[in-house]
Amino acid sequence: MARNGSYVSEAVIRRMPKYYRYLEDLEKTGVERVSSKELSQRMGLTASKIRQDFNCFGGFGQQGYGYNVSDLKKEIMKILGLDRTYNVIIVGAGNIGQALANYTGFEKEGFFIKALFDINPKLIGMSIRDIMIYDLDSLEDFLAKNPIDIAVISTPKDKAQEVADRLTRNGIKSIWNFAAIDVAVPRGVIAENVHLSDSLYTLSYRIRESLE
Amino acid sequence: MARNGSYVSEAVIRRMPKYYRYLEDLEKTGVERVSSKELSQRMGLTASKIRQDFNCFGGFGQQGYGYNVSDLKKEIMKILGLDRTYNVIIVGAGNIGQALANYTGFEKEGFFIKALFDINPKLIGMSIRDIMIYDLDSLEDFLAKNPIDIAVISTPKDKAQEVADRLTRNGIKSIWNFAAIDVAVPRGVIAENVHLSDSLYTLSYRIRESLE
DNA sequence: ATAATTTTGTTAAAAGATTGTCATATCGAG
DNA sequence: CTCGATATGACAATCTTTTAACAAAATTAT
Repeated sequence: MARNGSYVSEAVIRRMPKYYRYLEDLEKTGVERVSSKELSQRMGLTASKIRQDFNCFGGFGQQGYGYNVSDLKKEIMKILGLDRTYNVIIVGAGNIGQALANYTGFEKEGFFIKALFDINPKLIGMSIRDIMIYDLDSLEDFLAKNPIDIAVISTPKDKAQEVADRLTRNGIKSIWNFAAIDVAVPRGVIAENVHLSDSLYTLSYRIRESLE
Repeated sequence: MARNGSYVSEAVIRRMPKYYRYLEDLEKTGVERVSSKELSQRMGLTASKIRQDFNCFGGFGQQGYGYNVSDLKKEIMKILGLDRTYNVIIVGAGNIGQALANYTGFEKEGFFIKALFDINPKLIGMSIRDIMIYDLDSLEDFLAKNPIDIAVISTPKDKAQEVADRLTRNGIKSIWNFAAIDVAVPRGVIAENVHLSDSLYTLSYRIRESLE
């Protein structure tokens, strides 16, 4: 996908979803074209950076015109892999697991939650938006019978690595982890660790800093 | 807090919560001392980077010995502003708002949720872990009577900026935003934007990349 | 007590990311 | 159809971040 199969830096990749967000907004408000300068003002980035970011993946713009909003959005969707669907399971049907299952927004982008798993007998057998909560014991069985692209880990911290191991042993290649550890995965498996508390502590860092 | 009031880069700041996590684990497992080399192996960073990061804030280590785990942890807690407590409110008692209110982990670090706010009549009057859900109309009144340090925004996307404006107009100086926009805040106000979907799309980017 | 080892804090070098500049292409007005 | 304005894509320069190297200090072993 990168221009010539060449390396695209982490910094650029992390900005792509942000571009997607802003382009979606522009498209929704009926804007047809946008220049890097205009985008830069809205997004708080430099125009140069924006042009260079897009050029990591190919020349989507036109001199004298700028970028066509919906074309560019489509290109970025392709880059981000949002031109297909994903089957997702959630392991851990506690606070975060339930919140994610209840949220319908990810479905709109092609991420379909197929099942939840937990060890709590009170939860097993229940369902959230018609998504069943299964006994964690049946995880292996479920994975053998259903093609799952992404597994979300939303268990307590101390169970997360064990769950990650079970998932990867049973063919899971991508993990979206919400537990407060960085889960270790074998080569060939992708793990994206979300650390909400890290974000909160960055905020409290800035509060302290502002009081100096 | 920075060594001599000098600037500490964003990259360093973002790593501090991660150090805190690992140091907490080490402390819990009874480890007394740790070297930058050992930490680097656990955390997947270079020892050099770790030493330089800590030195942005002062020399916490000792040659030939390394770092005392609990001392270093305490220093990082100070740096992150975790040596005090914060009063928090949550605006938007939907999926994410409720999940955050139900989660008891933040309290352990000194973040106390004092109230939730929503516009949904079915939610108003209810409570989560003894935290009341109030009518959003009473937000101004509540803020006038209670000293609040941090406001969480977990409303739908299209209400987030409006809520942010109301919050800052009424004295809120720090916002932890979960809505899928970057909320704009006046100078002097701190906003930390969490974009869960950005994280998910980064994962799908990598999935696509791995299939090339 | 001494020597060898460990490990920091610091400085310098290397790598990486961002910004500024400019030639060139396209657009749009007259 | 021509000219001026606009805006990209590419490259060079700058700035930032990371890595490597090393002297100095403390620890540990003998």
